[in-house]
Amino acid sequence: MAARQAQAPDYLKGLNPEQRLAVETTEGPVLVLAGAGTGKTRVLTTRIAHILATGRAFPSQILAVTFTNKAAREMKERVGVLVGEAVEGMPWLGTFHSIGVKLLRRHAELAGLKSGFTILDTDDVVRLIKQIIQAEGLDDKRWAPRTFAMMIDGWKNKGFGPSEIPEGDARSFANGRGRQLYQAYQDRLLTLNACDFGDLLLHPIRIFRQHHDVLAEYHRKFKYILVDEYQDTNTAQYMWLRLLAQRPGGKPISPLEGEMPGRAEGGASRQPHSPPSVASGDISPSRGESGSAINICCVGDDDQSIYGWRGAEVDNILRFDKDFPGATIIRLERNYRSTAHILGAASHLIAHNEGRFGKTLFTEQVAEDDGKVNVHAAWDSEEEARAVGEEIERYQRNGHLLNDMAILVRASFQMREFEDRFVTLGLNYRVIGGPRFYERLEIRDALAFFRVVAQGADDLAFERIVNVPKRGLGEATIRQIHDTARALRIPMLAAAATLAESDELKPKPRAALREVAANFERWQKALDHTPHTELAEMILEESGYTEMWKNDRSAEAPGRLENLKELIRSMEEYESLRSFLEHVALVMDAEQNAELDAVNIMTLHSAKGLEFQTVFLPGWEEGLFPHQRSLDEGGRSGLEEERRLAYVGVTRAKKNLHIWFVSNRRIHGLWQSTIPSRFLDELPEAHVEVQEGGNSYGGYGNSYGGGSFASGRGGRQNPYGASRFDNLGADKSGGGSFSNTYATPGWQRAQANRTEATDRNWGTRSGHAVERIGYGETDSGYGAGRGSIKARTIDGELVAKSVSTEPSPFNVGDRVFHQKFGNGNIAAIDGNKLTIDFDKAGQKKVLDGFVTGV
DNA sequence: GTACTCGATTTTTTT
DNA sequence: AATCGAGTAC
Repeated sequence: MAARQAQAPDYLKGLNPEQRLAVETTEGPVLVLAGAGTGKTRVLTTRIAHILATGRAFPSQILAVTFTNKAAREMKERVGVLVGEAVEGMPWLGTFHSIGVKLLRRHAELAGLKSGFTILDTDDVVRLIKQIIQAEGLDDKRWAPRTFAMMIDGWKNKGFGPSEIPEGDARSFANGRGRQLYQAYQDRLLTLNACDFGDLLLHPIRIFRQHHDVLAEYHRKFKYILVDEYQDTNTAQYMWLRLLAQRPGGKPISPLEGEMPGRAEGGASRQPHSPPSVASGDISPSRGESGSAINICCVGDDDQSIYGWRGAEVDNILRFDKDFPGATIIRLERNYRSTAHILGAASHLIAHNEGRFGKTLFTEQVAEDDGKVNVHAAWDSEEEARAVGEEIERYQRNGHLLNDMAILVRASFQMREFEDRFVTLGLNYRVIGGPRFYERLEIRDALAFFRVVAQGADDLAFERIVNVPKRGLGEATIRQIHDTARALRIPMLAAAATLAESDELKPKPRAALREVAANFERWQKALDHTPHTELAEMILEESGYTEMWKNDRSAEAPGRLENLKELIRSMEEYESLRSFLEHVALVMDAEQNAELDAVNIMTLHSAKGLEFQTVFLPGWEEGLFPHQRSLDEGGRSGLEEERRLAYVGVTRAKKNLHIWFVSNRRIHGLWQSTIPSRFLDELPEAHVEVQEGGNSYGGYGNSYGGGSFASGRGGRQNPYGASRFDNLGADKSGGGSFSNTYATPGWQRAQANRTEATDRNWGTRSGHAVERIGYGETDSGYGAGRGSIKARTIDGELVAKSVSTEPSPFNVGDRVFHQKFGNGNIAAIDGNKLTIDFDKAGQKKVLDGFVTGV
């Protein structure tokens, strides 16, 4: 060991001391708290390289888990580069789910499945659940399949099988039949020889628990375990990891028992931090002890935990050292990515969260000519898109690559406006994680054909395409197939074949069914001795599917045919139809070409782990960001997660950051007035510059009634009041310390009633009387409990209401004025929704708070 | 059994 | 706005 350190190998060069410690502490449990941009991936990959290079393990003895396929792919590549071609891919590097599949394929029979099982996506799951709900004689209107699918997913994230779900949960659905339905669902999955996403983790967990010999096999196999984004693990994943990390010599671990104290006492201020921090343990390997050393290394950042809605438990990372006693904890706080301004803004923002480990990122970048974080206002989302487009073109003129810029949105519907704009500008863009290739209708149809061929028991797929193209097999026939299948306890395909030979059907459907059955039989026979791409083409041809689209005269048809070709093409990369189908199930998006220079558009969630020279963050408005739903459902922790999301967004930027908010946004077709996000208030004045903007976009922005965004106010230049947050810490105990000057009813009213276009500027509020509503004290406001409270009240009036039961103050026929559409007459009233015939703009629906009587 | 119209409803984020 | 489902007409 000493010798090894004397002459450090190449791959260790350029690591800072903390990173190097994280790489070289190979033995025992290690937690690496890696702030944004501190070289987390580098540490992980170098660590793997180090383990391999020093001969500690073979590639096949390292289990490395990530959350996204993107991360897995990147890690594979980077390890390859470090280690050289000598090592062919690591078989156990992948996402939780892909590794889960791999385990499950090997031991499928232990879970009651056959190895060729199908993986159902959300869509399939919902359809299946709908069938089950109907089969139970329940009304699928009253009990939405989607809702139940989400409940099941939630249970599975927590590791609960049907018999383990809490009584209360079981009761809450379908008059107490939740458990029964869940069980029925699981039974059905088994007969379909299928799994949902949750099962990919749950089945292995159950197998490990029940078959110690199997678990022991993997204990022997995996010498090192690495986990990326540990803060995103949910309970099931945690259990899965614990089982694998647990060693025979160690004390028995029963996850979930002795549930940890909330982070209230554990998380927040344990471990006062002192950057750069020093590991608590020294490097001496602990593997000598009793054969129970757990060489597990988890990397994560509690400040970037943004998947709580998917069941992620931040607590997993906050209590790591309790789970793994004697763990080495290493903090990476040296940021290599962002300028001091961006970092300052991010740190200040995230400091508003409680229950953190607490890290202080720092950078050594010189800040001389670095710009501050820019905050821009726009009138509505169209103008926002226009202005962002202009800003992008300006950067481009100054020599920036489009590839180095990204627009990160909170919700995917925001993307459209940018796409529209960029299309008209002729600006290249790429949407990452957008509408998925594999979710398109024609692709799903084609896949359904393939699935039935690969796995004859896949009734869901079968049902999807029995009557595609139209063969005159309607509801009645399908029900008959269903019944036969159920009665004989055979898959629908087999039932169809049986039925086609019987005389229970009328001639027409009978002939059709006979053909379908014969087709599939033929294809299934061909499966083993035909190249899969050839087979795929054959299927689409012979089924008449491509024919169907060729005859279709609609505008989309050519595109669909193109997509089908693309599908066949992409199949070439896989060895077999099965492996292709598996890929599709796990990796829903198709690869993008990085060749083209294009602006990146994606959600904040999918931006995690990426970085860009220039980042645009549009849509910072209350209700959208933080999202209303997180507030309603998650209370304060929901708000904190949103704030972490904001933090993730801000820290994606290396050099330039532009944040936008608009005053009006169209939601579900209605124009709604919006107020700036509280997160804007939480950015430190010192690192932010507010762009008045109007002049630079002259020619635009004026069309709705003149006036640009020049503040025109006497008084302060900077709309930010002086140091509103300087006393943050000091005031905390006093309660009500935060004041959000945008977020007041008074301001809202003022804004809603405003008719003078020049008053649009957000700066105007400084002139109005301001009612202050503290939201620092929300704890007391809605009681720190969970569940039952109506979190809606959490921030008082903070959030723009979209629905109101108040009768509208207007009457049909009233003459009204709207800031965007001008004058018009009310044509209809529905609650607070008005349908108005505008003189110029035609008929529109708007909320009543949005117009004024004339 | 199929095609079309009307009305209702809305998922924010993803493996 | 756009999609989905139900209901209606062919």
